[in-house]
Amino acid sequence: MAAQQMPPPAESAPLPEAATPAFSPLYQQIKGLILQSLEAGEWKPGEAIPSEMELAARFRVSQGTVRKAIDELAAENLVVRRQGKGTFVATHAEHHVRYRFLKLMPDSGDRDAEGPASRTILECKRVRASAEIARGLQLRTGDAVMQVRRILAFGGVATILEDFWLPGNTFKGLTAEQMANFQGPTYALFELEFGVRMVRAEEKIRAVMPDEQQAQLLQLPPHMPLLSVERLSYTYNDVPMELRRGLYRTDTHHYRNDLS
Amino acid sequence: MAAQQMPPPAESAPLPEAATPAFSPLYQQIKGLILQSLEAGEWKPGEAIPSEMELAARFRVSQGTVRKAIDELAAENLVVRRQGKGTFVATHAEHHVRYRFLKLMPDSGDRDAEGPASRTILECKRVRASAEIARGLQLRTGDAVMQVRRILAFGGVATILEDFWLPGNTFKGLTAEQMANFQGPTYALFELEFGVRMVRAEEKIRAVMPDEQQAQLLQLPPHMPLLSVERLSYTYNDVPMELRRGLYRTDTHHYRNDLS
DNA sequence: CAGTGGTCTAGACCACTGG
DNA sequence: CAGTGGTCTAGACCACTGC
Repeated sequence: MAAQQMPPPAESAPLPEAATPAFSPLYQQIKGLILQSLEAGEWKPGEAIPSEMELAARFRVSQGTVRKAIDELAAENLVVRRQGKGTFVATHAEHHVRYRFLKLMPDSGDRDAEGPASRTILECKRVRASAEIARGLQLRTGDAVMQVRRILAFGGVATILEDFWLPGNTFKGLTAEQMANFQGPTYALFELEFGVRMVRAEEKIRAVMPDEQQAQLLQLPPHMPLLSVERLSYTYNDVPMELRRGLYRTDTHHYRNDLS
Repeated sequence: MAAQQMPPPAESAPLPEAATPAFSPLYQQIKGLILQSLEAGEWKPGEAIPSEMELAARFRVSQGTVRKAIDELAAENLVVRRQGKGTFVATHAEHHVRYRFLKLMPDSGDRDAEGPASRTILECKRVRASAEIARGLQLRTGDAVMQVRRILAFGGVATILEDFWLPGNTFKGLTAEQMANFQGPTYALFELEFGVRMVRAEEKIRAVMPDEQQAQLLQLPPHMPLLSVERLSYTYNDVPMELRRGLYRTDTHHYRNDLS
């Protein structure tokens, strides 16, 4: 088969530690191969990947094994299954899942009721990474990064002020106009224009008091505490690709989280 | 078989809406049957449920079908699989998963480093539910509820002030001593003493300023904003069983969330 | 109607646990 | 060593989609 079941790699030179037998089931290997194709861009976001039967033939394994591999990819939101149609590369561009990473909800609970967010780009410039930004993005201090500042308003009310930083090499040429004119989520723009797919993210949340400038930009009444949301977004292979710092108003909205 | 594949329930009286064919795969029915046994307490938290082969025999289906049912239960954290040993009813009592619903982390990132939380019960009394509390717990205004107030301290520093409310009928006899003396998570006490297993929860998070009393209880420096975390915890069948309102200090800790 | 993902089965074998 | 969950296969059939 294309994917071989490796025997425990009979290391002649003994490993000093972590001598895990490293047994990896076949479907995990298949998953890895599909992942490689996803990373390499063999299929673009929104496109269908080959059918389970085709993949089974390509990798010389049974359909059930391919199925289990795709099951995991679907569970990680890397692909989306649609019965009768096929399996599709996940994208942030779909109507259905816009705001995939935004957990702020209106207190009414109905995000659609408040209409689409209006975005105001305040700033989009190329700067040198501070030590802190560089650490988050796994760059070196002083490396070029794109820095963006914007305000999101819901129902005409400024609700979120956010800054984010992107690796300068990958996002060379990003402009404020581009972001302002683009219809759809910013992460969809990243997919289309820069080939970067955000796959997962980690958020650290705190309660903070805004400084004067921040309060002014959000047109806040004085002394209103805000939610500080620091998000690190990753593309494939756990490579960090965006650091975002948001300030959320929570007098009319709340951050919603489901635990299980 | 014990579990039958139902034909579309040829309703003679036509349903006005939602005329879904209601096709439910066999493994979903098996899952439902296992769920019933879990609810009924046929197996207690921490105990092993019957092996896949036994369940397959009991329900007259193949092992693969039982397997898929258990897969979903495991994905929902209702059971835990352990290779070579069996499948076990999930519990909040295990060392490994204590703090299952607590997303507050020390900024160091290592929750174990700060040692166990110390709990101080300030209050535990039987009261009548306010309209708001009653709505959350799906009771009637004025119904009896247990109300608890406590402080959690990490490394000697008071970090969380929380109030929670429990249905008075189910939690009759809960005392402050009981909670103070119990070793382990409060949710484990609920399992052992009241037979209530919290299965999932929803949290709404805001940034707030504490009032004077709250600030005093947490020994806070003045004007420090706090995270307000309102949690509704559910037992089986989406029955709400606890409403909790926490105030978290976020100068040394942060609320951590993983998105995908 | 053909093609897709979704379900179900039966059987073989593997990896892990504990006595 | 027996018993458990975990993997893999091959084949049949079902439900959904679009032409």
